[in-house]
Amino acid sequence: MEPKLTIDEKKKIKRSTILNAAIKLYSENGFAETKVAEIAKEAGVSFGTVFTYFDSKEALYESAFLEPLEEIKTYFIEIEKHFKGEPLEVVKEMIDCHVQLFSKRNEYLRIIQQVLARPDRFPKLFNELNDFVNGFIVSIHPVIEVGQKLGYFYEEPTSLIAKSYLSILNGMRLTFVDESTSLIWKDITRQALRLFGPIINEG
Amino acid sequence: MEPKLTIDEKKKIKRSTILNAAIKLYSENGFAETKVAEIAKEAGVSFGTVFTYFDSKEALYESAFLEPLEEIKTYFIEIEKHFKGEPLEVVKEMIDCHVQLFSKRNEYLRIIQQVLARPDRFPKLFNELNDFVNGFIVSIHPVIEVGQKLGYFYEEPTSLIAKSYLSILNGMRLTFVDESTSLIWKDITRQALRLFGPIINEG
DNA sequence: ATAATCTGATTGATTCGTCAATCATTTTCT
DNA sequence: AGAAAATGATTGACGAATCAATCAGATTAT
Repeated sequence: MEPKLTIDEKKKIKRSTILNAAIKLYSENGFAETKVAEIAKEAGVSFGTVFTYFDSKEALYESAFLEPLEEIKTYFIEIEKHFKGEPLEVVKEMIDCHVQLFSKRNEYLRIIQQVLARPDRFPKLFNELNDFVNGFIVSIHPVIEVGQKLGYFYEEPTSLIAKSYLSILNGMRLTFVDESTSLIWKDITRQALRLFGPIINEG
Repeated sequence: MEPKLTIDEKKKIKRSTILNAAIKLYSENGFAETKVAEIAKEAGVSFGTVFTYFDSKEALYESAFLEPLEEIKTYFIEIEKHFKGEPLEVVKEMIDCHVQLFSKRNEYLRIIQQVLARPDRFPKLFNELNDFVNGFIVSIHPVIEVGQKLGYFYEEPTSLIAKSYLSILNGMRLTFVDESTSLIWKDITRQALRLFGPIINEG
């Protein structure tokens, strides 16, 4: 009953083992205070092996940042593909999805914040985040526009609504650290929605 | 017309020169990637002098975090002493003040975020921030309560409103990085106010 | 008033430890 | 057997902290 994996598959698995260890430790300890030896230990490989899969500590950090970002991106672009219905419903569902995502990927989000906090140190990664924000604004713009015409949303520029929404998402990860398990996320969703428009009938 | 400073005064000035250099460089480069030699250079003193004013690199970081925090604290406690009037007015003025403060002390706020991102690395400093948040909640609670009775504010627990407000303040520092000069702060203030209650007549 | 002495602040070369990256060797595959 | 992957000891660079030497400015003595 062995898995029977090809060489390439095994390599991929080992690579992602190392990458996940890196995400964990980088997010906890930051770039500078994470030792490659620790990542190797966490991943269950030797020190040297890390360097057969990644060119340098720096390159490993970039991968640890960029690869999960691609995954997260899908939830922030093509909004209208993911969430159907009236603008208010779309936004409600979207927020719910994002809040859940942010509470689950808590660990990775710390890496995002490390990069946001140091644009000069990580210019390439920082630009990726800028593109991400702009992509989100473009994607949500038609939803906001229709919602405003229907009178559900405030008459603010899309970019302001979108950015303040991203701000609260980001900030909440910082402010509500320990309370990740609890039902507070429902409340957060409601507060986030208030940045878009007045809530008429609450759940 | 010489200043005629006592030794103690000179020492104080030198200490604060070093501290300000430290705040600047720690905020830009984080704890681990800031070299004490750089701080010395920035402050215009020799490497060794840094250690006559601060016990260690770590102690200097703690001072760079704690001393400005005391100053910022005053704007987040004794809310009702600083801002008078109807609850809605108090909150409006408070938000305005905080937003301005956050846009001015941009640099120092990065240090706060470094600490928030690494509770295990800086437990003592992290606890200070927790106390700060709780102090703010206590201070704003009576304002919220009265505002709710008057029908201006949403019927949410004070802690939720306060925390989501702190979240958006914090998050905005991350999301609107480069736009610090512009008039966007007025918009941000408006968005922040929406976490408290519906805005009736906009400016 | 001026020189001699004292005090303690300042300096930066040196020390010591840490860690990323390399690479010669061993192990594991086919 | 031969190639590829894994290993970890070694190396070299870097940076925090120390400390012995220097210097400036105040105090005392003549």
